[in-house]
Amino acid sequence: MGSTSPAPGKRDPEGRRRAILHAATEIIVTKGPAALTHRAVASLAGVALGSTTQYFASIDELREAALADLAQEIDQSLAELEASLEPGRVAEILAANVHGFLLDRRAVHADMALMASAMTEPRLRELALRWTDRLIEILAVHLGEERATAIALYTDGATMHAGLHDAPLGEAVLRAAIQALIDSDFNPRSEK
Amino acid sequence: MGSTSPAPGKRDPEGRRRAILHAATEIIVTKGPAALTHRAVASLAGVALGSTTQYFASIDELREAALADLAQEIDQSLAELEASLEPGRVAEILAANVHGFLLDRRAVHADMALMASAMTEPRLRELALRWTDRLIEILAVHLGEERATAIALYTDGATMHAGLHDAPLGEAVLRAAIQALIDSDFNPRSEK
Amino acid sequence: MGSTSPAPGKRDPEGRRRAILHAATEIIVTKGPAALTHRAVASLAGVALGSTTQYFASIDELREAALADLAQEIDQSLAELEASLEPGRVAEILAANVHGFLLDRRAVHADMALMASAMTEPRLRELALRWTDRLIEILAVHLGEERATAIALYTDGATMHAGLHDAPLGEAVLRAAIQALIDSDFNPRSEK
Amino acid sequence: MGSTSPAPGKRDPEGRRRAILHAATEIIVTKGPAALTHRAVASLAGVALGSTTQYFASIDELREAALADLAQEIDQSLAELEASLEPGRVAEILAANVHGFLLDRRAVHADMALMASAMTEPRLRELALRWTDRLIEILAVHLGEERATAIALYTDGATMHAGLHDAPLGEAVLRAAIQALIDSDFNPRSEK
DNA sequence: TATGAATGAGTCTTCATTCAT
DNA sequence: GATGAATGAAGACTCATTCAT
Repeated sequence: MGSTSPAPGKRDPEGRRRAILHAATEIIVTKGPAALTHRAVASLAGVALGSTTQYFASIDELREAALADLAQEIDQSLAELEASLEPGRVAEILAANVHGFLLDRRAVHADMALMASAMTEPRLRELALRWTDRLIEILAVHLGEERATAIALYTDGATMHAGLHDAPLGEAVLRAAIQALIDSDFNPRSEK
Repeated sequence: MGSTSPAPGKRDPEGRRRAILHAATEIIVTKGPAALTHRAVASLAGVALGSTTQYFASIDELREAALADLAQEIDQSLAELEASLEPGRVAEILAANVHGFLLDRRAVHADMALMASAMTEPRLRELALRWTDRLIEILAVHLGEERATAIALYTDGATMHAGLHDAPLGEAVLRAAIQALIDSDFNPRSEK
Repeated sequence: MGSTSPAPGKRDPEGRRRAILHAATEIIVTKGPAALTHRAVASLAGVALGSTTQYFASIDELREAALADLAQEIDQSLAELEASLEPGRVAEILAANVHGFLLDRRAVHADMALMASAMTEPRLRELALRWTDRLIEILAVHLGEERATAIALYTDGATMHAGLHDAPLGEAVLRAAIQALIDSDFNPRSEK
Repeated sequence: MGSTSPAPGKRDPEGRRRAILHAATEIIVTKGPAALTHRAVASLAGVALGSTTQYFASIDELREAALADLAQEIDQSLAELEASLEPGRVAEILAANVHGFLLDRRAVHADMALMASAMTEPRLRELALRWTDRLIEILAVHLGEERATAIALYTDGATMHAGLHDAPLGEAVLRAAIQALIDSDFNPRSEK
């Protein structure tokens, strides 16, 4: 094909920028946000040390850009979920989707990195909350705000769980919990 | 009183150790694990810079010890929860308890710091999972493994949520979700 | 008009060179010789980064050229002074002239930048001394070498003074001092 | 004597601080304020690179401290001048003193470095003006403010001259100029 | 044991300079 | 010639760690 990179690592600003950004996300996902250094990025991206600061004014900006990139990846999965959701089969479809997400180590780690970063860096909060908020938004259409929120939190917990354990939760278990939250009663009149 | 520090800052190895450890947990909780430096700890603890390495061979060891300390704090709240749990009122009591936990910024941040650290440092995983695993253990007695797990994950999610938002979830909402998970059916024979 | 730039920024080597040089002098005068960087010059001159090295082999050469340019500006004021000097009214005319010079922040800063640079860079000495030497030359015609030198040094001091204070010396004060130096006796026969 | 440096370059905080400061002043005086780098200072002082930041929080602080140190050296010469001044022989004594000062390359360069630094760094102005202001103060006692100022400016100019030329002005020339300024009339009633 | 001075590796960042397009 | 991407050498600064006192 003709549109290959002009020369291996040479003269391709946009490609270079992507390479640096990609290297940054890789490091964040595999080694955590704290391991992000100019040297590590430059080395992994195969560019000169100075190039990292040429494309991103500071290491903070690079980290932020990388996290935003990861957030966008999550946005895409959510968009797919949104498209696939059918009125009567929400629990089933959502469980399958979440299960798939939990099996994707990269996605899980990206999500965790986002939360960990947001914990100490207020500016990143918005980014970290997007995933949860977007899911709530999508589910709220079918289930109402409160059930959507409950499910989103459960999902976040399952993500953490998957990130810390070797094997994530099974799909059946996910479905049962999600179904229960869908069936929940958030406005109990009496003690019943 | 007998349990006063022998002399302010002098000749009390155990007290010194505790002071250092306490300073370390404070820093981790308020500024995040990345902000933990010998200097910061020594300064906050009011001890000499050299003392920190005297009691903890390396900064990693100190961080680990501090996180273990935080994990133990969580263990205590869990022990209290365990003691207060009554067979028929699990949702109610648990919701009240979790709500109290979520209002405790220190506790929430400690939990998040633990998870964030465990994400990149395998050695800390065990520590981070203790909170979830212990809660599951306590609830399993009353609700069975699967419901207990579902609730624990939901609770973890709520903790993250509380850490990233300004105000945590309300108690009523927590109770409704927990109740729903208690009522859930994890062994659906058929499509029902 | 015929002397307009051929095309804004395009195809006008000499205009480009001038733009770069002018930007360099501006930076030196307003921010000091240390603030002179390729990037700053290119940005201020509105040319590409590479152009600065195209016209001036190195940053040192550019700085030197810029300082030479500033020296030339001073030469011009001196030429005007020379033309305006009248035999009997040297003190009066010189004081007025110097006072005008001291009020010109750009001129004062240019002079100071020249001196500061010459202090550490031997190659620039000649440039820095030109101002003083030329003034001496001009005055010597009317007052003799020694009085001319004394007045030039006083004038240099007044320039420094103006550069470091907010308001320069008043014209009357300048005239009195200059007059005194004109009246001075550099060859006292005896103790008198 | 017993109070020699404890060990060559080891364990002597105050000595180390002095060594670093001294190295800094040497560099400023011989190579100019711009040549002051941590590496240069550490190397010249014979200490580790990190030591320079241990004693001076930043390079700016170090530069400022060094310039203050140089200013103090000047203060001392001025104190000596003040003590030696006799009512009837001001020109003579001052000329001898200034001549001695101009022969001291270190002192001259220190003064010039101070002025050069103050040019771009407002915080250092006060420091740079001290020399001039103090001299004016000392002379004003004997000669009044205006004559004192005129002489101080002349002296500053002579200092610059000495810094840029190889040989400073002769003592006789200095005396004649100073005497003329002492004899000057700053309040001419008429054209006379 | 307690202290904090000392060290140097490693981090971010800036810039002069080179050179492919 | 013009452009700006690319490079790597410093520079400032931080900090874990060592060790003399």
